[in-house]
Amino acid sequence: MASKRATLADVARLAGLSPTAASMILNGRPDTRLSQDAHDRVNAAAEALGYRPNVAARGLRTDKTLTIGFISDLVATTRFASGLITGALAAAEEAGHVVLVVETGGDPARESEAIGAVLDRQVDGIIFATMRARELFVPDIPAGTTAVMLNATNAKHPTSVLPDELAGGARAVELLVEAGHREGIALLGQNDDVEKDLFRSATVARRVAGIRGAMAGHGLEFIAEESIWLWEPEGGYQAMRSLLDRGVVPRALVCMNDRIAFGAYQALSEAGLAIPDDVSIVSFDNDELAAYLRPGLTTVALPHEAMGRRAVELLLAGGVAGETLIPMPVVTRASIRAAG
Amino acid sequence: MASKRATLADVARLAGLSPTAASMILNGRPDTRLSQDAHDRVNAAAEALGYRPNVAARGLRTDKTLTIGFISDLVATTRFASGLITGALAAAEEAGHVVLVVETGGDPARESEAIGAVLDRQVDGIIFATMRARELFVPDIPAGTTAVMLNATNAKHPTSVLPDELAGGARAVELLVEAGHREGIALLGQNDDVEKDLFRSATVARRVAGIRGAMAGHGLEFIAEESIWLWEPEGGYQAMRSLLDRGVVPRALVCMNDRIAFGAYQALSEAGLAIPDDVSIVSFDNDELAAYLRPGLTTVALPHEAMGRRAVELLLAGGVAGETLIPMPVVTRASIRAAG
DNA sequence: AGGACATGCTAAAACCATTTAGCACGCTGC
DNA sequence: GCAGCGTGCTAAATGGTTTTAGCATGTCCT
Repeated sequence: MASKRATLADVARLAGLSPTAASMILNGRPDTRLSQDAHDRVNAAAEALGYRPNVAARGLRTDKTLTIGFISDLVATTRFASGLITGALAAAEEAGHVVLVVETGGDPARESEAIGAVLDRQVDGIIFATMRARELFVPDIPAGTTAVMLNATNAKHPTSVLPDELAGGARAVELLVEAGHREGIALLGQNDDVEKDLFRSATVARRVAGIRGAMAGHGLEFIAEESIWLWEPEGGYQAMRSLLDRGVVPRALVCMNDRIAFGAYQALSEAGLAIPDDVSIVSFDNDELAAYLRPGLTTVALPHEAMGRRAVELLLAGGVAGETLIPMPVVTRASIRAAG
Repeated sequence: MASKRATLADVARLAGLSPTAASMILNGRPDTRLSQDAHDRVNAAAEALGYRPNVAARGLRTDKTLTIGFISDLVATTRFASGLITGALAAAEEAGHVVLVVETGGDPARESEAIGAVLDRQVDGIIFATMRARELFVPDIPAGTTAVMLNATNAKHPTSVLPDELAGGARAVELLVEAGHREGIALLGQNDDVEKDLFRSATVARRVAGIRGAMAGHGLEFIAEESIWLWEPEGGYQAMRSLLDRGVVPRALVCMNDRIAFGAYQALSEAGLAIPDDVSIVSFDNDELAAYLRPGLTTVALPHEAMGRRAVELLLAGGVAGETLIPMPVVTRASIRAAG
């Protein structure tokens, strides 16, 4: 099969025309004056030979390769944020592009190396993605190469795509309020006093601001706030236990992420408290976990896939300075008691 | 910054030599007779200009691009098997290669398209990966392009990398036996009678064979076997409930995957049964979940990352016909009661 | 009749690196 | 004095495409 790829010259020969003509016709050059007959012959020849242009050769000439570089710290690795890749791949495919994925583990040396590697391959642009939204250091890249920051920000490269955490944070509180909760609401994971020295991702601050803004807007106050060092189930479990041990039994919980919520589920279950009858829970991220819990966890989703898509759209549009905020959809399951 | 990339010609000019000489020196051609002085001058010039070869141009001449195509159905998408990508990326990077990732969603038309797209970019070889191990249909690819099947098999492309499910299945049973379990062992997820019409991934059969082989080897029999339609937590929960409702209380559980085990945890917890004191659980996959459960789930891991690595190693070695089986490591946590 | 212009096409350069073939020079050996 | 050979290097072709510049013809206008 296909012993040798057909080249443009082959097509031209078969059509009885010059490679110049064949190239112009196949690329649909607008202002050309080639006859309809020539068009037909070239198209037929290309079809017959199964001709596909050699991207490397074309890229050499045009500096366009229909290829995007996707450089990330741990996105593919951690499976958590892999939706970013998924979205980027899908959008790229729709635009006829292909994606070169490089994972650096966050190591600056490998980051430089990665940029070199994708630049060597003449990519049309680079997306820098991080697993957790943050300011990302980016080595110099040649002027003229457009870059977009995905789930990240960088002073030199102003085009960035982020989740709309401010609105998302507020939305979580609204969900509780709409279900009739006005008292006994606790916050798990965040406590400004304790957290101010901790490094959290850049967007956590916005999430918190959204939450506090909505609480204040409704004239509500948290009955308790528990800080959690590692936002993992174990931490959520301990925090919930500690709350219960101190005798505070909330009627509703805002958890900073789904894994914390999972831990809370476990502690609540041990204490014989039912979700959502005794306590409602709302959370963030829409981790895989959220669907597995019983009852299903209602959560404000990190729109990873939409973000990935948007990043390549912006990249192909040449980059639009400024932050693009992607809405965080709420995924309604069964962890919030019915209104009333 | 870097207004224009330096070309080989620039390096040669600065070194006062011909491009030919510069090329030979930079590529470390063995049999050349260029002087030490020439070597030094070229290397210095390349360094000074920050020269990096243009991969497209080189590929045009040599047909080698240091790029690997990774075509998968849902690997990046589902985050479950994303370790396959991670491993492949890491191994590729170590070998100085870069990976073009394309996701097809399992759609044959997009699969063909994807192959075309990566071939257009002159990849050195293609890895076909599937999320769940299975026989994969692969459109024709030109002879001479090496292909390796990752977590998949294909008659035309005999090089494949698979988890060693037979040994892994047996190992799970051994874990229980080593902890002193000989009676009251139930199997959750698989029941040959019911399952024989269901389509499961190609490797499930081996996992089951491993399990049954080890049971028989120790002269043991399952106290019960529950088939589960969808291997998700909900299914595991239902199956465990059904067992309990029928009055069978196992002392140990072999679950076909971690999500089923998660469901079993929930049902057991509701029934007031403690893990591992009342019932031990062993499972498969080492899903993210397994670490989050309380107590932590002991599981026989799907070695996705190692498989991904191995696939690119085989690819770069030119493909080695036959199946390469990657051992499934056991991840010991706390769901099996201590021996005695 | 002859210049201007439109029409339909092509030759050749350019992109950048690799590779084949071979040139020029100096030395050895006879 | 010269054939033969080793040494150190280079000219030019090659790979596949795009693009610039321009060549023939034929038509129209005055």
